[in-house]
Formats: sequence, C-alpha cells, structure tokens
Amino acid sequence: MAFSKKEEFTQEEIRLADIAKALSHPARISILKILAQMNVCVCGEIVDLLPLSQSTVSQHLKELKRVGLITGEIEGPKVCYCIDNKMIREAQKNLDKLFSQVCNC
Amino acid sequence: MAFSKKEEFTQEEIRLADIAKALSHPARISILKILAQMNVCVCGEIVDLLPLSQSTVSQHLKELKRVGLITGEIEGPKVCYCIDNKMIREAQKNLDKLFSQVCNC
DNA sequence: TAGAATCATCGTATATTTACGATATACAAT
DNA sequence: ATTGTATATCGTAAATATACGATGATTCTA
Repeated sequence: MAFSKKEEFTQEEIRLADIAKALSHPARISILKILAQMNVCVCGEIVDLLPLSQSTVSQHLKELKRVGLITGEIEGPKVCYCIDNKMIREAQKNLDKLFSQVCNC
Repeated sequence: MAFSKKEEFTQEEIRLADIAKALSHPARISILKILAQMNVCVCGEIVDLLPLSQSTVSQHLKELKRVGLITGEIEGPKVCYCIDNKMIREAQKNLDKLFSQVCNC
C-alpha cells in the first residue's frame, strides 16, 4: 500500500478505532483486568501472571498507555501501573454511543 | 516470533479482543454507521461513500462479517449488507461488562 | 562504589493487516 | 450467447503488530 488511509476519516472514528485497537489483543484485556483487581500493580507482577516475556508485556503496557487507558508511575526502580478510570469511562461512553448509533433497536 | 500466544488466554478474552479488532479501523467504524443509516445497503453504495477501492472495502466487509457484526445477502448480482442487531447488542453488552469490571467507580 | 533488581528499548524474525489492480465468478439483460 | 454489472478473491507490496533475547538505564542495597 502506498500509505495508510486512516486519516481520511473523522477524528471521532479514528479515535474510536484507536481505542478498539488497544483492546484488540487478549493480553491487553487481561492486563486491564489484573490492574483492576490489584488496583495498582508493579510491572513485574503482571509479567508473572502472563505467559509472555517481560519485554512483550512491556510493549503491551506501552500500547495501553499510548491511548491513555492506563498510567505508569515510577516508584524507585519499579513502575507502578494503574487504570485511568476517567479514560476507561470515556472509552465506555464513546463505544456505547457507537453501538447505540449503529443498532436499530 | 515462533507463533502467536493469543490462544493462551480465556475464551472470553479472546472473543472480546476479536470484536475489538474488527472495530480497530476507522473504515470499519464508518461502514457500520453507513449500514445503520441506510438500514440495508448494497456493497457498491458503501464503496462510493468511502475513499477506498472496491477490493479494499470488500476486505473490510469480510472482516466485519467474520466476527458476525454484519450479514451479507446475495440479491441477484448485488450483495446486500446489513447490521446484525443481535450481535451488536451482544458486543455492546460484553464490552460494557469489561469496562465495568475494569473501572473502579 | 559495586552489584542486584526492575523496567524500557533495541534489534530482529515472523505474522498479520492494509491497500490496490487484475482477474474470476455470478447474475441480468439484450 | 454475449455483454455489462456487481462483487469476491488472488497476487503482491508495504506497513504494522507480535514476540523474544540482549542490552541499556535507573535505582536501591550491601
């Protein structure tokens, strides 16, 4: 392909697709659940709970952070990851709006 | 990578990620909106409304059909695409459930 | 100050996605 | 039968995603 055509859609569509992309891997869904249960969680603990290497988990965390669904705070040598409740609510609201728009019921 | 590790997660996580993947391109979000507005829509009309070639649109339609969010019925030489309301509701419910699980509020 | 621990990033291999034109298929109409 | 219309699929190129080990950066501890 010459280059991506994603920019040729509305900002809303692009943003929604981007959120969906962040949720498009089971590992990232799992990470969100883990963070919600623990409330706050050090990266290493997540690695221990998943069947993936440390570097791969780090990549998945980066993707979730990129779209804003989680935050990461440095605590000494560790990094404390946490759900961003506000962003989760916003994602929930926007996806719900899409489904409502799209569903004839 | 040797091979994907997606299977090592729960069926629920895999299914949810798969739905999210179907929504992870603005063209597919746009297609869903178009189908909802028109209620029912011939493939060619969708092509006319998007800045993409016929073959690319056909691929996006295939992806939406794969996860069940839309159906396609052959009508003579044309194909009539339609939102599957039941599946949309199910996707809405399951994503909403995830967000509720994941949000501390 | 030297190591140990924690995490991100780099390099890399492979898989998947995105995009298009060309071609094949199926049907309708002439 | 032939032609035209509508759509899917094939082939292909480029981009992006997934996964890992190795390395680098940072910070705590001995």
